[in-house]
Amino acid sequence: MNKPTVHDIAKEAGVSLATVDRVLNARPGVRDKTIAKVQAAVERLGYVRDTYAANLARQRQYRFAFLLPEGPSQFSDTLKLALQEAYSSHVADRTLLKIVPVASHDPHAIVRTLQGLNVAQLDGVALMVPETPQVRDAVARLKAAGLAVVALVSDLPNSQRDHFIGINSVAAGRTAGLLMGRFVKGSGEILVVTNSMRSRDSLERRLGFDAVISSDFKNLTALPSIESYDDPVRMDQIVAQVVAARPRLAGVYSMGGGNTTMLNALRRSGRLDEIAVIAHELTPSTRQALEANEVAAVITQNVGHLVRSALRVLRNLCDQAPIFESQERIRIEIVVRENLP
Amino acid sequence: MNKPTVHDIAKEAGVSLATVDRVLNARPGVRDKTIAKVQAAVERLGYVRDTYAANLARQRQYRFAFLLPEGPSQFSDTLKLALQEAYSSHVADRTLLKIVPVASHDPHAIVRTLQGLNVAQLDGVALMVPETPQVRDAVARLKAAGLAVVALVSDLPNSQRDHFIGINSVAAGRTAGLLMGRFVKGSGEILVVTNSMRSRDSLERRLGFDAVISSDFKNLTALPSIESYDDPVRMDQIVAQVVAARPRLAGVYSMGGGNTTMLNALRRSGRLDEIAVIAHELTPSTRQALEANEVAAVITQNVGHLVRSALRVLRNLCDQAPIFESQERIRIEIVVRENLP
DNA sequence: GCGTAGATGAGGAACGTACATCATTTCAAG
DNA sequence: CTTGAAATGATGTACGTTCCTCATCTACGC
Repeated sequence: MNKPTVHDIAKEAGVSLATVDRVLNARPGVRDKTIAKVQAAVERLGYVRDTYAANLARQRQYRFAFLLPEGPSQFSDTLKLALQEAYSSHVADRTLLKIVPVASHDPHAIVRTLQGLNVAQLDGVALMVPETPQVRDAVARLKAAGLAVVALVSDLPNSQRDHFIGINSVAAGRTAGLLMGRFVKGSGEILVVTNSMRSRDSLERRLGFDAVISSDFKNLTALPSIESYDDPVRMDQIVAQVVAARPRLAGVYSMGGGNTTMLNALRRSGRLDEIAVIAHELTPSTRQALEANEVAAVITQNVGHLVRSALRVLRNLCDQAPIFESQERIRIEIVVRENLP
Repeated sequence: MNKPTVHDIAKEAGVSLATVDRVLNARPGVRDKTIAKVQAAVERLGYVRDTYAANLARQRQYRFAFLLPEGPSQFSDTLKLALQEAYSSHVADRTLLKIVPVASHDPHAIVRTLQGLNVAQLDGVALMVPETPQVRDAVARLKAAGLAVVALVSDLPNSQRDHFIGINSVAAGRTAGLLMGRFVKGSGEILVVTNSMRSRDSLERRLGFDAVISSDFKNLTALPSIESYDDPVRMDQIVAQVVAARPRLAGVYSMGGGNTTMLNALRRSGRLDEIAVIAHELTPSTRQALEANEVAAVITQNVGHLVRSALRVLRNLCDQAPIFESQERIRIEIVVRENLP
């Protein structure tokens, strides 16, 4: 048998096509009893709406905005690239994408950008911004305007966002901790660096990292986090100082960006071969360092999956269609020299 | 501007809709000059055919068969599950799936099953079978019948298959080797077990594993591969014997199935905590062993991606549409206790 | 029994594409 | 200049769905 159509449903339920349509699209003017009849027919025949025919008929256009951190960052560059690629493939059929750069370090700028969005011309928004009370309010405003809102990479758990597309930062930190413990032979100290501990991601990664190190690897001591505040000069100094001052340094865990600078400082120290480095996000510089055996492992998320998942979820949210969680779960990927994609 | 349609192309090229249609669908009866005119218009307007409208119009049905190993195997069970899931999601729209179990250890049975396929009722086939000359011939026959053929999990490189969906076994073995080298402290011996070294996968994994161990980890000695021939009793004996006979055993690399039995034997030995175990494929038993800290790492491929990729590639092959390599590349995933999905 | 509002039916146009049919034009060979 | 085949145009129907209009039916209160 072929797949049932709305016509089959009409016949099966003993009603007209128009009524089936009214029920399926939740339009008013149908008695409860009739609704039930139609739904029963849908159940019996196992009808599933042909989304593509439907979108064709209703001339559906999905209009999405992606708010991504502006400025030079290898991670957001790869993200944008993946977005372009998804856009040019059929993955983004009937979809209009707008990439909005946002000064993510400045909470006021974020809110200004969010408020500057023309909600009337949008169906959904993906946000990669740190969570602040103002951002939460802005998300509430987007939701009130009827938009689908997803948090990308970095969650906004206390906002009204519909969905989070990204990895669990605590688990990512725990993974880094486990690998660090397994990689370092003997005992020693671990330097932990990041841009800023004010970001939820860094906090959670640190939390997970420490939990595993302190419970499973008592031979290791994780030093207090040092922040670079996105300043390459500062990052360079931190790393150089710590390496010089701590002969027992056995590992470096880099929770945020600035890996190029961090690695250069380590290279200069001449101790790179005795220090296990674990970093986040696969970018040109971490990739190169993996290939050169300078970085032991990179914890990353597949940006291709990330953007495709964001697009699928946004579309399903707009259609009020169910979301296949198992397909949308972004994995915490471990990349070493030999499984570089 | 909205996306251009065939009508726009007709107008732009100064020809009729019928001619555009003839060109786009490579139907005969169009002069080369006219073909060029139409193609130029397509280029200029950036026209891309709306696959869904096209499939709707032509009542396209994709009919695929998946030949998967029969019999009790945790891996093919999860594969079947993923296939069911993909089928019930919109991923498999307009697709009819048939799962054909095949006695994969018996080359003659494989060929019989392959020849038993009704090629007239199929548009594509995904094969998870070991490569033999007879299989190569059977693939040639499928191709001659005009079917799309993809190899799944295990490649058939010397056959006429259109595509391989799976991971590079040599790289997977190298990854296992690198992790083993990083995980084992000090020196020692590594037991390598598999079902059968006659399978290409095992051979290649071993190749990659040895290459990394011998070049980067001279402190380790990888023992000759031992085969279980899919026999749990034999597997149990192998592991028990080796563990008892070799006090310097520091790791076990399990390249194939039978992990439940292998792990039980190791548990009985009481030496599990001093032996680093690396296995392939995330299944209920390897997952449980990861959680219990008995297995250090599992090298796996995401079966969800695997089947979705197979479906996409088969469909694109049928439509003669280009394949997005970056989306279809299956990653070699490393799973440890902390990044279990 | 009437009026009315609400429920339902009947039918059609549209979305972008495929494909069939038949009519018309083009162009080169005779 | 005719002939005929090849090339092209014009037009219509179909796919499954949405959405619109208009007509009819039903049930209810009066």
